Amino acid sequence: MASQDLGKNNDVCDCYCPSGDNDYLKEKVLEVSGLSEIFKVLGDETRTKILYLLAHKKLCVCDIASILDMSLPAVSHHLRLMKALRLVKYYREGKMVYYSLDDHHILNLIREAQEHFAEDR
Amino acid sequence: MASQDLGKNNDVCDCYCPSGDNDYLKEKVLEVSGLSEIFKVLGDETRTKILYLLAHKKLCVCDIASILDMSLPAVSHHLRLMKALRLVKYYREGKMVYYSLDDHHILNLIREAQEHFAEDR
DNA sequence: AATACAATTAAGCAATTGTTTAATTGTTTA
DNA sequence: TAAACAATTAAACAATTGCTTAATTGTATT
Repeated sequence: MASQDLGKNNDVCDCYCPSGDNDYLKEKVLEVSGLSEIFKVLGDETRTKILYLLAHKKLCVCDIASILDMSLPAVSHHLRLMKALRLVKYYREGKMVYYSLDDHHILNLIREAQEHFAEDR
Repeated sequence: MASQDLGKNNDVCDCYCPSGDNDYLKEKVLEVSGLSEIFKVLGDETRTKILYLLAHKKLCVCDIASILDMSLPAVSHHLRLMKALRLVKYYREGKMVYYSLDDHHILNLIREAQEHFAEDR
C-alpha cells in the first residue's frame, strides 16, 4: 500500500457523464446523511404499528403484545429501541408500564407514506 | 393441539388495560400494513442518497458509484431493487445506462424526515 | 414473607441484508 | 471482429436483525 487512497472510487469509469459537478453532488448528498436512521425504525412493520397505536392512546406492553399478536419480549425489545431514540416515552403504573408517543412528528412520516400508497396504486 | 388458536396471544396478560377496545385497535392497525416496505428502502443510507441524487438529475451508474464512493456492483444492486419497486427508471444511451427518479412522491418523505431532524435536535 | 404477574434482560438462533469478487452481457470503437 | 468499457448478474461471505426461550427485576396482593 504505497499511498493513502482519497476514497476508493474516484475513477470507477472514464465518463464523468454529468456536467462535471460530481464534486458538487458529493456535497449535496451529505444533506441526507443520517436520515435513514429514522427510516430504519419505520422499516420494521411491527414498529410502525406500535407507533401508530401509541399515536392513538397510551398502552401497556402487554396490550400491545395482545393487539399485535406477539410475545412480550419481542414487543419490549422494540420499545426499548424506540425509547433510546426518544420516539416513545413511558411511565409505570403499578405492575404495568404504559408507553406513549414522545415524538409526534413521526406521524407525519407515516401519513406521508400512506399518501404514497394512496396515489400510486 | 386440541383446538385452533385464534392468534397466539389473545391473553398475554390479565389486564386488558385499555377501555376494552383491543379489537378496534386490531382493525385500526391494519391501516399501516405494508407501509414499512417504503421505509425499508429508505432505511438504507446508500439508497436514500441515490434517490436524493436522482431527484436532482439523471445519472449513470458509474457516476453514482463515483459520487458515493462505492463499487459498481453495489450501486447496481440497489438500483435493481428500486427499479423493481418502480422508484427509479432508466434508459440506455450508448455504453451508459442513465437512471432517474420515477416516483417523485418519495421526495416528500425525505423532506419530512429532514424536518424531523431539523426540529428535534 | 411468599406468591403472582407485568415487564425487562440476556443468550442463542434463523433469516435477511449489503458488500465483495468474478464472470457475463451489451455496446461502441479501432 | 477484436478490444475496451459500462453495467449486470451470480456466488460467497460477513454483519445485522428480529424472534424465541429462559432467567431476572420490580410491584402488588395475600
